Amino acid sequence: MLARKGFHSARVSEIARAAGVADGTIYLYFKSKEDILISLFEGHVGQLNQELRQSVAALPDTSARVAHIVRCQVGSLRRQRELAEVLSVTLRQSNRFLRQFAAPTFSEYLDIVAEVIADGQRRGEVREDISPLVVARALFGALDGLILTWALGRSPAGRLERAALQVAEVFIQGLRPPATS
Amino acid sequence: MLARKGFHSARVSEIARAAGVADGTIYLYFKSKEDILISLFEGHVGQLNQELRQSVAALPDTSARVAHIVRCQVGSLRRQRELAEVLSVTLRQSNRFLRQFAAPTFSEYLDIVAEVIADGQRRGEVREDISPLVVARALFGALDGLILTWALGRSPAGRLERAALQVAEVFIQGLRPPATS
Amino acid sequence: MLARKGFHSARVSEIARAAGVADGTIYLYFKSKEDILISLFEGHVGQLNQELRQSVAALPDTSARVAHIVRCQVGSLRRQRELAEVLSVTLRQSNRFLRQFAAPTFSEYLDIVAEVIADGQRRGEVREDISPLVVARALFGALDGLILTWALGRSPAGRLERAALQVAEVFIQGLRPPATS
Amino acid sequence: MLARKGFHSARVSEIARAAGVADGTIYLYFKSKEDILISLFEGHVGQLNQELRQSVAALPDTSARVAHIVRCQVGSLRRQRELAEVLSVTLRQSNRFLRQFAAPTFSEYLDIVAEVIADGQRRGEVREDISPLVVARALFGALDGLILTWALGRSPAGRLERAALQVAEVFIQGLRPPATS
DNA sequence: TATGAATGAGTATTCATTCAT
DNA sequence: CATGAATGAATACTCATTCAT
Repeated sequence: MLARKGFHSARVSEIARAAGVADGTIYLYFKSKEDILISLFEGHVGQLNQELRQSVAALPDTSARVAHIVRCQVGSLRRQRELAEVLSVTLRQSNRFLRQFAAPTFSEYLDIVAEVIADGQRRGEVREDISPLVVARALFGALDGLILTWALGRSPAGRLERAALQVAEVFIQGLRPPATS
Repeated sequence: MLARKGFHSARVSEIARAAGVADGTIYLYFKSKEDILISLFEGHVGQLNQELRQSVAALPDTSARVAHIVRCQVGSLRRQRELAEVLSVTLRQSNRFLRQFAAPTFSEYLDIVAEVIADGQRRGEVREDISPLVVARALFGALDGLILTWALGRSPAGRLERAALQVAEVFIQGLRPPATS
Repeated sequence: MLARKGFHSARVSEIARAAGVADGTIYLYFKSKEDILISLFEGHVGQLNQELRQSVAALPDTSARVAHIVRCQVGSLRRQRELAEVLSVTLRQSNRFLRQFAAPTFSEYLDIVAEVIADGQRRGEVREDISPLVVARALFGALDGLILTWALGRSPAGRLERAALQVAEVFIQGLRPPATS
Repeated sequence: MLARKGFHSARVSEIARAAGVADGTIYLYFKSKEDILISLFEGHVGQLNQELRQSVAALPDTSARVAHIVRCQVGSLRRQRELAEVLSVTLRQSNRFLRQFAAPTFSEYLDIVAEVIADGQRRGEVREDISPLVVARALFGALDGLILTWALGRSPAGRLERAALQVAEVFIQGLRPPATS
């Protein structure tokens, strides 16, 4: 709903109808229309963060971890094209949110990814000449770019996943330390 | 202006004042508020496309070309943080625009990048197991992610450029065909 | 309100204030500003039509019927000078309305009057050389002319009624078949 | 032009284009948009008044005079359906004008007609029990009603004229003093 | 006289939010 | 907890008018 119409186009009364409640009822659960969006985001990304924290450490090396991160980020959206659009597109529609873009939840996500990279550098699995945080942002952006066009288009979910894995491989290979002879 | 406030938050009268004209004058040059945004986008990306077309062919190999693309995309925004925000963030606020996301100008950009990759594959400089269009989208997204956080933050332009070059290197190395012994 | 200021001059917010509700509330009951006008018209003329239908048949001859029609049309407005102005003057301010001028409700009114005349012709009470519909339009127009100047002026209601009855007599006598010796 | 679109819908720039001049040029000849309308009215009705003044006195009796008035009022519009609409419909769209509805030019017209009736009463050709001014207003209104529907419809001009003559006959017969045996 | 680019006051309508029930 | 009728602030856009040329 939110996604099909975009956040600014979606009317609170439509959201309410879609949820099967009256307009006013929305305000028993959310402080404002914007709060609905923030809650969606925090819920989604928060869950993703939790998932990553629990699983990443168990994986043997950076390659496996990056592949896992990609699968998680993309996989969590795979079956909910609309949510994907909400998060990829619509989130950027809220000014107040934008000012919190480096907000805890999102920063946390970036930190988790950056830590994987930094750890890879310590292990000698990742080249030293790049900033872990830059990689985190670029990886997020790259997947976001895929998700955005996928969410707006009509390609099957499988195609998104395959594209994401290709991107994962580019990053994995691209992050490896240059072979020293 | 548009960028500081976001597109939906910016009032036409504010845009007019910032431009030093009366409200009505805006409508002598733009069909609607949304048209202002689209014009900005078409102008910027159109120029970028033209620039790329003219220069890419002259470059010797895919590595140089990818580095060039990155420099162009990022460099064209470097001195105009606000425009960066408009294009990276705000453009996604317009529904009509979103429906034209695969619009000529943007598609053209993707095609140019994809063609560089495809050509690289024909030359044996780029691994065959990835889709050129996927690379184009991912590269765009990765840079967009950097630009977004840069535009919203307060880092100096130099930092953006350095980050972008790191991303370029990751992609360049990541795209190389796996060494076959 | 509507009448004092004219339809185009009346602001929706003024109409709302006069009605003792908030601006937005108007739109719970009317589709648009123009709809307010159309509703007024349909309500007024519709009621007039109903009244005429119920009473005309019971009257013995065409003279009585014409007199009755005049009394009804004028009488229904007598105590609402402002409504008179709305209907006589302001209705002509709406283009969309004009295109529906032959709209059901008004056509119905003309048909009722025309049928009285046509029936009079069949009974031999009305001269045959005039078109019933022309009479209907002329009678409407004549009364409308009186109502218009009355509504805009400050004459007491009684004067309007007396004038209307004079017009009724002119029509009644004017419609009689010429005496055949 | 003015008529096809209505006065409120017609844009000054359209009027200018139709006249083959630039927007600003209009204001060399008219004080305001409303002034265009008033000028049209004054011009048309003023000419009608002049015409009536010159010809009415020469006619032998009230019947001939009423018939002449009708022919003049309707005839002057016959070939200009659009002007008819301007005068019949559009004039009522201007508030300032409405407040001048009893304005000199229109009052003059009513006075001319009323004087014909009053003179008829003095000659014994018109019944004494009706007010000359009421007749003037009713006659104007009756013709206005015909003209309005004619201007908005698509009937040929001849039909309007025939209808007007029927109305004239109704008035002429209706105004005659009741036969006293 | 004539132009037409620029103006900026003016307003219908929407829709997030509230609160009496 | 839930409702949904009522609210009223907020804003893109139009178009009559002006005036420098």
